[in-house]
Amino acid sequence: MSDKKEVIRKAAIKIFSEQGFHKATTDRIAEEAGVAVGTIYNYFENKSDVLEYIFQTEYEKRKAFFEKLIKQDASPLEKIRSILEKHFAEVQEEPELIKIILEERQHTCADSRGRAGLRKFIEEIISQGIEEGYLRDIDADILAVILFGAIEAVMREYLAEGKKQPEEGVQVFDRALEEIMKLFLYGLVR
Amino acid sequence: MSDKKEVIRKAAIKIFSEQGFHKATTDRIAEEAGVAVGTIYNYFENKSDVLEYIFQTEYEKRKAFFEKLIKQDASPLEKIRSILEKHFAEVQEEPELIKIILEERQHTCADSRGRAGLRKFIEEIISQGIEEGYLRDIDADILAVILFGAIEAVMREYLAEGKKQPEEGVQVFDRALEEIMKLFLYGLVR
Amino acid sequence: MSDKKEVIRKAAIKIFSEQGFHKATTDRIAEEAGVAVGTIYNYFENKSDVLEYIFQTEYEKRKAFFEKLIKQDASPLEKIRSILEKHFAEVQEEPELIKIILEERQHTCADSRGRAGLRKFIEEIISQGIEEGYLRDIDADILAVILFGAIEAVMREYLAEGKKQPEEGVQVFDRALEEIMKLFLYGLVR
Amino acid sequence: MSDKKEVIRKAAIKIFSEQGFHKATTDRIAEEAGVAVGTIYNYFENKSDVLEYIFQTEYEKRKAFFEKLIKQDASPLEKIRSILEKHFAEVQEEPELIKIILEERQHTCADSRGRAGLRKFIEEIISQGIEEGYLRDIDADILAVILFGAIEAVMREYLAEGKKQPEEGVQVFDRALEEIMKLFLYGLVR
DNA sequence: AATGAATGAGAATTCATTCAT
DNA sequence: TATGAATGAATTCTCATTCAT
Repeated sequence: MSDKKEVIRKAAIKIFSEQGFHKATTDRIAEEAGVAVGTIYNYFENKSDVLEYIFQTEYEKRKAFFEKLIKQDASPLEKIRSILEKHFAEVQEEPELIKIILEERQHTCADSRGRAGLRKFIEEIISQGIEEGYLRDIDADILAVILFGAIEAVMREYLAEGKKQPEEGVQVFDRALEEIMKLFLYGLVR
Repeated sequence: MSDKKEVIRKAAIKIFSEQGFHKATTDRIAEEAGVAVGTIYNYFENKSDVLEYIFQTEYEKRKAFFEKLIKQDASPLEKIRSILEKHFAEVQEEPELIKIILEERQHTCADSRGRAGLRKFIEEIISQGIEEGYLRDIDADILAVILFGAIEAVMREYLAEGKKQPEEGVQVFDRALEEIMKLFLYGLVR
Repeated sequence: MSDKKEVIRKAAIKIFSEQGFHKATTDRIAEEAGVAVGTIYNYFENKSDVLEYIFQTEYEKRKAFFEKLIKQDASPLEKIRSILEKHFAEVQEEPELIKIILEERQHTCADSRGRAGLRKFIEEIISQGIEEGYLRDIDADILAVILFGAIEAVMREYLAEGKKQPEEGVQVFDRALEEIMKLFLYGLVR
Repeated sequence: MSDKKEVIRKAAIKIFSEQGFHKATTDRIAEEAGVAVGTIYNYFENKSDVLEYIFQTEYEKRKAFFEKLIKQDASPLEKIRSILEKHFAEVQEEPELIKIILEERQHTCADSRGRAGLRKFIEEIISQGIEEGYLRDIDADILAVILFGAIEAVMREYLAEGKKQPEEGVQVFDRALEEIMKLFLYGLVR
């Protein structure tokens, strides 16, 4: 709501991603945000609550994307491609945020809630694809898990590699996108 | 080496998985191990070192599995199936250990080293499969990332769900195994 | 600067002198200062830093005295007498502080810096005395060491003896002052 | 008595002088001595007792020197010169030992006892010198304190400086010896 | 006598949170 | 609302000492 809350959220993303949730101190976050420590507690219950809010905000954003996507008139594979592109774009735009999402999940319950929510959308896309005859009969539930895991693994890989050779980082996404799509189209065998 | 070191490792797995690395206290680990706090420090440099050792031990075990596997005379898909079975069996046998491996990686560098090592094996299996004509031309590097991510996501799902309905947990693996194999064989489309 | 910093310094002087640097606990210092332990760390880096600050403060005070003294229009022996009087007065006024200065020097580098600084002043006084023809040709450098050592030995003696018979303590200084001055005037021989 | 006790004493001198009494660990001393920690406790009550023994041994050695000296047929100034030479020689031969004697005294009561004992000898030398008419009427008691303080200051100076320029270290003693003797002979004034 | 693994009390330091201003 | 000094519970790690072998 307030401008300050957003300032603190951004500062926390920076500090959490640099130091990890536990090593990050509220003092340091306040400093980065340009406010006093006490001010954090005017907007958040406690330190965990700041993390919770970061997850929440992120998952709401993604949820909005999925809600739009699902209504679009496109084949399931095209939709999946959009999901991949969206996620890969985001980690490039906000690597610090994604680092937190990938590494600090155990400290918040907003994560499992959030991820579960997103998976529903993937499930729906697949189920629809099956109904409409585009896809063979798949366990949509499990495939959503697998796809999400693959996406996260690629993002993690980018964050790990990208530090060293920035240009290579981008390539990872191009290659990953293509490989996943081909995998879905043809499988692995000849 | 020593018996005590192993006792402490096991106790630490229990406590780390219950409380997470940071909330787990050395006092609590010592209590669980039935030794004095000081004893931990006779076998480990510090608390992080205990975690490091847990990762190391686990990755060495998996590495041994992969080394054996790679020599076996089997098709690449059979080998991949073995990898899946092995990983899914392990999370059932040692859920606490796997929970740590999945959740506490950021606190140790043994993890990225370890995972990178295992990925090499998957890459090799795939590359061989391509050379030998079993598989189409795939970016082995990326596919290893994807496969590993998928495996971990399924394990994570089991750990999250399994808590609630144990019987369902096992099903997850059966379904995941089948879906992944079918995905590799046929892709998703009809 | 702050009032609290001074309160902590004074409390630390008391506790360090009673228990020695190592046996003195930060908890005990905080208690004596009437603050929480954490407060110490708002003003000092760590326990050693408190000691450092005590030394620094003391040597700055003495330095100010020497700077004033050196400008005074008095004979070298009169200046030396002033130095003796000053030091002997101080140990009577702040025995706890001086005890620390004498006993805990090895834990801080502020001490050797501080003492070296003061010795320069004594050297200068002597060198001047020589130039102006008051004193015979003396190795000013070494004599500064000797004089400082003598002063400290007398102070140490006072602290050791004084505990037992307070009245005798004062006498020590009178006798020491007289003996040192006579030594400088006449030597030891008849 | 035993050979081991002496081995441990020597090892402790090395470790105490390198690390200081408190930072020196019994484990490290044992290692240096080539024995097990437990063995230390077969010869000493506890860690402090080792330090106590070091002081005791040293002061007994010096006492023996003084006892011999006092019987010698020499003028008081010659005897004082011998004392200086003896002390300055020792710090060159056993700098580690002397470092401990100068820096760790607060941890043992053997020191004040020991030093008090030695001072008695100096007092006696001076008193004799007065009686025999060699020296003017001096407060022997105080002068012993002063002389001892001067000696210790010079030794401390050597230990501090000597680290940097070894050759200069020796010079300190030559100059100190000469200056102290001249001081005793002539005083400071022209 | 010698050993050295085990002990556990003890201490320094941190940092989320509070609350008076 | 904003502040930031003060708090003190909590935690890691150390190391002198013991004692079963």
